[in-house]
Amino acid sequence: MSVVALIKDTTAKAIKQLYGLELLPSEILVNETKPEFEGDYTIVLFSFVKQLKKSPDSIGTELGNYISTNYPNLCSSFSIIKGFLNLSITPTYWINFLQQNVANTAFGTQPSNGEKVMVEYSSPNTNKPLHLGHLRNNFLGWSIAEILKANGYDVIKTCIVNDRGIHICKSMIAWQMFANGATPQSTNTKGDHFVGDYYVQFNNEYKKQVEALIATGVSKEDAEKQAPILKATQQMLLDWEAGKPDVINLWNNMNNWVYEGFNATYTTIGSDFDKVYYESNTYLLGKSIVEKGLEKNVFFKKEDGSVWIDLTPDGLDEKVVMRKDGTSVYITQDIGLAEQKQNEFNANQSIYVVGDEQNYHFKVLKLICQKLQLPSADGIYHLSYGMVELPTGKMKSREGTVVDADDLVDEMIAISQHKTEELGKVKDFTEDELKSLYNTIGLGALKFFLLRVDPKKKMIFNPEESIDFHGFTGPFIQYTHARIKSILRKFSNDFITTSLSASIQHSLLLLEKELIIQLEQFPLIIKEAAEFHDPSKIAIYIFELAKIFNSFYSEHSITNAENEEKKLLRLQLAQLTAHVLHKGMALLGIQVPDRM
RNA sequence: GGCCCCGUAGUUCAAUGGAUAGAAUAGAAGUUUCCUAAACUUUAGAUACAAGUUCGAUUCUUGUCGGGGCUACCA
Repeated sequence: MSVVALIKDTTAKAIKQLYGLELLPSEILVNETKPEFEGDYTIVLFSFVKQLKKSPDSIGTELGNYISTNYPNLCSSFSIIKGFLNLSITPTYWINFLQQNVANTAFGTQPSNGEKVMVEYSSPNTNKPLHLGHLRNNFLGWSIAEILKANGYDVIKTCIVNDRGIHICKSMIAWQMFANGATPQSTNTKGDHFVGDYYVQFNNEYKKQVEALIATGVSKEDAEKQAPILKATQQMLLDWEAGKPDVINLWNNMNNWVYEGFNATYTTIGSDFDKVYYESNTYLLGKSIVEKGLEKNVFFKKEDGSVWIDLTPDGLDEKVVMRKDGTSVYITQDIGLAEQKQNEFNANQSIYVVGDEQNYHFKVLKLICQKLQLPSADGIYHLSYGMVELPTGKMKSREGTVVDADDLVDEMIAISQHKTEELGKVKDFTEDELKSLYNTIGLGALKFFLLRVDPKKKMIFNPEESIDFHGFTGPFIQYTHARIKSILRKFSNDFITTSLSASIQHSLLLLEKELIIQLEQFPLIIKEAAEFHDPSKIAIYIFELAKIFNSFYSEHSITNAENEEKKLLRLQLAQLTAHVLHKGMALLGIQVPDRM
C-alpha cells in the first residue's frame, strides 16, 4: 500500500475511534507537504470541521496525537499550521520501502486483474501520409495500452484502416490521369507519399476544372458538381462497389503502396497492432442492426425509405442511420464494428483514441448502442484528445501547412545525431549502436514532447522552433538514466540484495529522503494514469524524479560516499531510480540508453 | 441559431475547492583538478474581465470579451 493510502486509511480509523464518524479513505485529502513547512505529508482538516463541529486545530492535535502514538512506525511527529496537519514520516518507513523494492523488477505494476480492454488508435486514411496529429494519436494509443497492461489489464490493440470511399477514388483517378504508370519504385518515393501526391493532384485538377466551368458561365455550385474529374470519381466508386476487376486491381495496388509506406513509419516509431480492421470489410456491417432497431422501435423509417433515430429527448438531433438507397452510414458501420469486436474479443471495455472533433459522434454512438441494448454499449469509451495546432492555427493539408510525420521524425533523429556528435561522449560506439542511439534520443524527444501534455487539451507546435533536448524533455530523462547506469556499471550487482543496517535511518539526508518519497509514489502514479487515461501524469512524474536525482547527484557522491553504508544506500537509490525511469519511459513508448 | 471545449509568466505546459499559483524554455548571474555540464545553483516574470457561492476559487455558478470544435443521406 502506498503511504498516501496508508495515511488515509489510518486517518479514517482514527476519526472513527476518536469521534465515531465513518469516513471513506477517499474523502480524506492528503497532499505532499509544501517544502517551506516541516513534514512530509499533509492532511487537510477543513473538510472535517463541519461534520465534527470542532476547530481545525483541535481536530489536528487529536488526530496527530492518535496517529503518532498508535502508528509510531509511520509517523514520528506532526505539526498543525492554519488548518493543515503536517505529518513527518519516520525514516524507518522510507528505508523499509527501499529495501523491499530495490530488487523488485515488477515495482510499480499490478498483477493481472482478468479484465480485457481493446484500444483502437491510429486509424489512418489511405490517401494521406501520416502527419503530426497522427503521431499524437499513435503515441497516445500505444502509451495508454502500456499503462493499462501495467495495471493488470489484458490489452488488445486495434486499428481501423479507412481504405475505401470516394476520397480513395480521387487518388486513383488522378493516378490514371497523370502517372503514366509510375510506381513508388520507379520514382523512388515512399508509397504513402506517392499516393498522397496524387490526392493533391486531384484537388488541383478539380479546382482547375471548376474554374474553367465557371468561366463558361456555369454557377459555382453547379460547376462543383459537374467537373468531369469528379464525375469520373463517382463512377469509379460505383465500379468499385460493383467489383469491377480493373478498378479493384488498381485499388489493391495503390493501397499496398500505402501500407508499405505506413509500415515503414510504424516500424520507425514503434507502433503495432494486434488486430487490424479494414473498412472495406466492415462498411456493409450494421444493416442487420438497423433492422433490429426498427423492430424495437428504436429507429423509424421516413417516407423516402431512409432510417433515423430521434435523439432529441437526449438533447441531441435526429440522426440518419441508413440512407434511402439502403446503404449504411459512418455511424452504422461503427455500431457494426463495435458488435463485431464484441463478438470476437468480448472485452470489458473498448477505448477509441480519436480526436475531440468527433466528440459528438461518439456520444451518439454510445447512446445508440445503449438504446439498442447491445452488449458492447457500456464499454465504449471515447478517449478524446485535442488537436495539434500550429501557431497560425489548424493544420490544413490543402494549404500545405501539414507537418509530415516522416519529415519530423527524420529531423528529430538528425538533430540528435548532431548533438551527440558535438558532445563526443560515445566515440567508441559502432555504426549500428550509433544509429540506434540517434533513433532512441530523437524519438524520445518527440514522443515525450507529445505525451507530456494533458491529452484532452489541444497543443501548439511551432515548426520554427525545433523540439527541445533540455529541461522537461525525453533526452533529459534519458541522460539521467545513462548517468546512473555509468555508475552502476562499476559495481557488481550484489549491492541490490545486500541489507542496509538499521542505523542508516539516523543519517538520512534531505535529498536522499526526497528521492525515496518520489520513488514511493510510482505505483500510485501508474494507477492514476490509467484511471484518467493520461500518460502526461507519468511524464511529469518521471521528470520530477529525474530532477531530484540530478540535484542529489550533484550534491552527494555515490562512489565516494562518506562511508560504506552510505554508498550502499545511494547505490540502491540509484538502482531503483534507474528502474523507475526505465519503466516510466517504457510506459510512454520511449527507450532509455545505458550511455549517451 | 443550437450544443460543446478553451483563455495561467515573452513562449510551451502544471496545479482531485486548499497553505506564498508550480515547471521548462527564452532573459540575467554563477558552478567542471572529484561518479557523463544533454547537468546543477541563484534571479526576475502570469490566473482575460466583472459579479456571486465559501473559512478558502486558476478550479464551481452567472455575465462580458477573445479563440476553437461540432451541428453531412462524407468517413
